[in-house]
Amino acid sequence: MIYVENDPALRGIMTQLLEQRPDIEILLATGIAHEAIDRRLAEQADVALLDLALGSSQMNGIDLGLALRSLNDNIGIVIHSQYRLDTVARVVPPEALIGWVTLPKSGELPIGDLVQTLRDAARGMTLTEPLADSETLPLESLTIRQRAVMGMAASGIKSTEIARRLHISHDAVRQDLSRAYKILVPDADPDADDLRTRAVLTYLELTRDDDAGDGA
Amino acid sequence: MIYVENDPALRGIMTQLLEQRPDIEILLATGIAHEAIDRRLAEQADVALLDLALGSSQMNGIDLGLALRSLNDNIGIVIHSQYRLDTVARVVPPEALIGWVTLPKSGELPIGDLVQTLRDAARGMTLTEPLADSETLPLESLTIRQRAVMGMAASGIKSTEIARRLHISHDAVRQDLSRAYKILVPDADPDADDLRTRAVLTYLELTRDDDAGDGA
DNA sequence: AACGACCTGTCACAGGTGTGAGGTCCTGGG
DNA sequence: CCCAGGACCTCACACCTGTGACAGGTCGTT
Repeated sequence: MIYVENDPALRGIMTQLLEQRPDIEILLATGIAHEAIDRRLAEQADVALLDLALGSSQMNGIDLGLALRSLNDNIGIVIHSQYRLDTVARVVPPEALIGWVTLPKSGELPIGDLVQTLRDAARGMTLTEPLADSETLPLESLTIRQRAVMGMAASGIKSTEIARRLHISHDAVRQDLSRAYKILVPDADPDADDLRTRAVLTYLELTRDDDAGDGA
Repeated sequence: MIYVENDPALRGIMTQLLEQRPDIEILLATGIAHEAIDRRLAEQADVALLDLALGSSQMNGIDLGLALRSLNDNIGIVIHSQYRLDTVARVVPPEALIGWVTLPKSGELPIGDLVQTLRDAARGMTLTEPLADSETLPLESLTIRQRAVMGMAASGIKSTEIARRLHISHDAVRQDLSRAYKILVPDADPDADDLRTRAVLTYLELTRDDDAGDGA
């Protein structure tokens, strides 16, 4: 197997645990994505265990998995992540999805189960369900006006000033912000969360360097 | 001890290893920063082991450490990170630095060494050297309370909730936020700027751990 | 034309926010 | 001892925010 995990502490511990298994051979354990992209390595490996989030300076686990697939049609790919995993189903072409398994990071996963998942993936099992869909990214369900207003709010402009600059009423701005908040922070606790700040953080996150699909 | 680590896999493994030590009692192991901010918990704990990068949706380990300090003057803080750690020295007020230890994440760190570091921090040892300096960042002129309050605000918690969690009055929180805004956004235009958002953005910029010394 | 679905705007209300003025409590000079 | 300076807090005031209810608009469909 090939193991790519960003966090050195987790990688070290996991490597130790996996090496104790007689049926597992670790060809490479690294935190650097491009080290794993090697034809000889990919051809020798039966399966790759890839952290999804490898840090902002390099490709993510999905891209890496696709790269490995292009070197070895039969390699199993296990994506390891603590975040939502349906992203995989959205960006991986369906015909390449065979042998893709997503594995939520959790503290309780016994090492034996992990090994079993790796074996399953190597045999071609697919655990990633094709997107139930109707799921759209929050950003895409914002209207143009809402994005304009939200964008200005995210750069630290107060509502009254946004209204002045867009030549609409203060009420209208607040109404659109309110509607944008519901979309960007649907799970907010009105007693604890500062909606504006949470929405701004989400908005900035969604509008950063990502991602597939739409043009500006 | 209190343990806050974003990555559930690492957290789970570390929790198991630490619980095997007879001299360590884990009061809380969580990935959610604000769960750790609890008066009773902070008073009972001798030391907190905090991951620096807790994810973009919540405060970082330094802010969390400061919040815990405001609940318990004597709690030891161990910041765990794979990144550069001199940020700590730059952003933590020197008088609060006693008992702050920074610990690089690496795969090889024996659990015994970690335990020893935790004990050292609980006893008040300081491993973070006060920055050689002539660097005066806005952050350094914030008081500890202001850092704690601002850190929580920057993670999207509203003032009333911050007050509740830190056991101070809503008025006091707003007063400290107001003072923090003046320091973080000295050039604000009160007619156009949303002070809270601008301060949050500035604050996050200043506390990012990949941020080199010079700004602007 | 009538319909549904969406987007946009207005209004009123409850509650949150930012700030100056002015207290208390320390701490470290003089 | 008294005093200055700072951190922290309370209060009151003016203003800003977030939201439900509701009323047009504009589409594309029936």
